[in-house]
Amino acid sequence: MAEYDKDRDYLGRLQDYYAESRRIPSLQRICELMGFASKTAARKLLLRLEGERFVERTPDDDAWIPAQRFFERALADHAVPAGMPVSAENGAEPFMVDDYIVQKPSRTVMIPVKGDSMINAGIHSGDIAVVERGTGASKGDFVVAIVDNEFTLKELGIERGKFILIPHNPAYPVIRPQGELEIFGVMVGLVRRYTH
Amino acid sequence: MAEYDKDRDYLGRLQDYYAESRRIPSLQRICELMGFASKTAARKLLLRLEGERFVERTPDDDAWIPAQRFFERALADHAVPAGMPVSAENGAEPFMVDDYIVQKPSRTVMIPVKGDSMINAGIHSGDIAVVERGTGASKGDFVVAIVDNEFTLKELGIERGKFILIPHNPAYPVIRPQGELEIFGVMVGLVRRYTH
DNA sequence: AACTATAGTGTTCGAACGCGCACCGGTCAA
DNA sequence: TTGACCGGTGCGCGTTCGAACACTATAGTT
Repeated sequence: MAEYDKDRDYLGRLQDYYAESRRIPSLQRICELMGFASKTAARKLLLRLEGERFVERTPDDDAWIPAQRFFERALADHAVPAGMPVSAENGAEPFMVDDYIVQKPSRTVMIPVKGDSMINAGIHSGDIAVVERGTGASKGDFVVAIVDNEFTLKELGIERGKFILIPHNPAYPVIRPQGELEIFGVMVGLVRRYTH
Repeated sequence: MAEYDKDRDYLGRLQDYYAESRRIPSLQRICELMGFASKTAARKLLLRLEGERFVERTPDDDAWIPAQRFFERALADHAVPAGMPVSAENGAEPFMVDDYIVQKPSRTVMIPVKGDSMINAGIHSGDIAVVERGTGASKGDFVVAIVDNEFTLKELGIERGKFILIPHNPAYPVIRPQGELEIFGVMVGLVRRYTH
C-alpha cells in the first residue's frame, strides 16, 4: 500500500529546484534538498534518474542536465473523481507542454498578442501566440499577417477569390488588402499565464 | 565602422553552448570557447553580461544561469517590421513554454477543459488548464473545484462571507455550495492547440 | 537461513572551480 | 600629456566538487 516511489518525490524536488535555478544542483546541494547525509546517495540518485532518462550528462561530460522526461507533467484525466491524488503515477500519462504545442521547433515563433481584435475567439491581449512559419495557410486558419509593417493576428478568409483578414470582434473591420497579402505564419497554439 | 560588439559575439557562442548543454559553462570552458587565456577574462565577461541582464546568479548564488534577455531572440518583438530575421535558422529554440507557465513542477497538473462555462473568459472546451495545487486561492482567481465528484473550473468569488463559484457564461448559474467547498487547485495558465 | 539487490552512510583524494590581486596595453576624453 | 577606463593576462589561494571505495541496513527471493 501507499506504494509511492520515493524517487518520484526526489525528482519533484529536483524539478522545483530547476524551475527556480535552471540548473541541476551540485551533489552537495542535492543532499541538503533531499536530506541525504552522503554525497554518494545524491550521486546514485542521479544515476538512477539517468537510467530512466530524466537527466543526462552534457556532451562534454562536464555536468548533469535535465533530459527529455525531466519536463514531463502530470496530465489529469478529466474523469478523475474526488479522491485526491492525480500524481504523476496515478491517472496520468506523461505530458510535455512543449511537445504538445510546438511541432516544428525550427520554424516556430512565439508572438505576444496585443489588442483585443480576436477577443471573441478567446485570444486576449497578453497571450502568447505560437506561430509556425512557412506553412501553407488556408481559409479558416488564424494567421499572423503583416499589414502596414505591423503584425496582425486575424482569421484568414476568402472573398471573391481574394484573401481577407477577419477579426473576431465586431468593433473591428474586415481587412481587404489590395495587392499581395504577406502572411508571416499560421497560429498553431496559444499560451496564457495568469497572475504572478 | 562595422563597430560590432565583441560581447554580442561572445554571447552568441554562449547561447550556442547553452542550446547543446543547457547550462552556462564553467569559467575554464568559457576560456576555451572564446579563446581567452585567463579565467578572469571569462569572469569579467559574465559580470558584463550580468549587467545587461543576459545572465544572473542562482537564488542560492551557486552558479551562473541565463536570465531573461538570454532568450530574447526567441520571442518575436511585435515592433519588428516586415523584413525581419526572427532567427528561424538557429534550430534549437531556447524558449521553453514549459518554463513560462510552470512555476512549481511538483505541484502542477494539466487538466483538459470540458464544456463552455468559462467561454467568456477565453477558455474553451479542449483547452488545457495549468493548475497549481496547494496554493492559497483568493477571490478573483480561476480555480478548479470539486463539485459532485467532478472537476469544475470557475472563478472564485465571495458572497456573504462564503465562497461561490462564478461561471463566465450567462447560460450557467452561479454555484453556491453548501458546506465545505473543496478546491483542487488554482489555474495559473492555459495551453491551447489549433489542430489543422 | 542464506543470498541478493538496493538505498544510504562515511571518508578520502585529486582535480576543477571560483575568486581576488597585480599587471598590461589599447582607446578616448580632458 | 596625462589619466581614467576597460578588456585581457597570469598566477596563487582556499574551497568545492565529483568520483571511488568500503561499509551498513533493510527488503525481497529462493
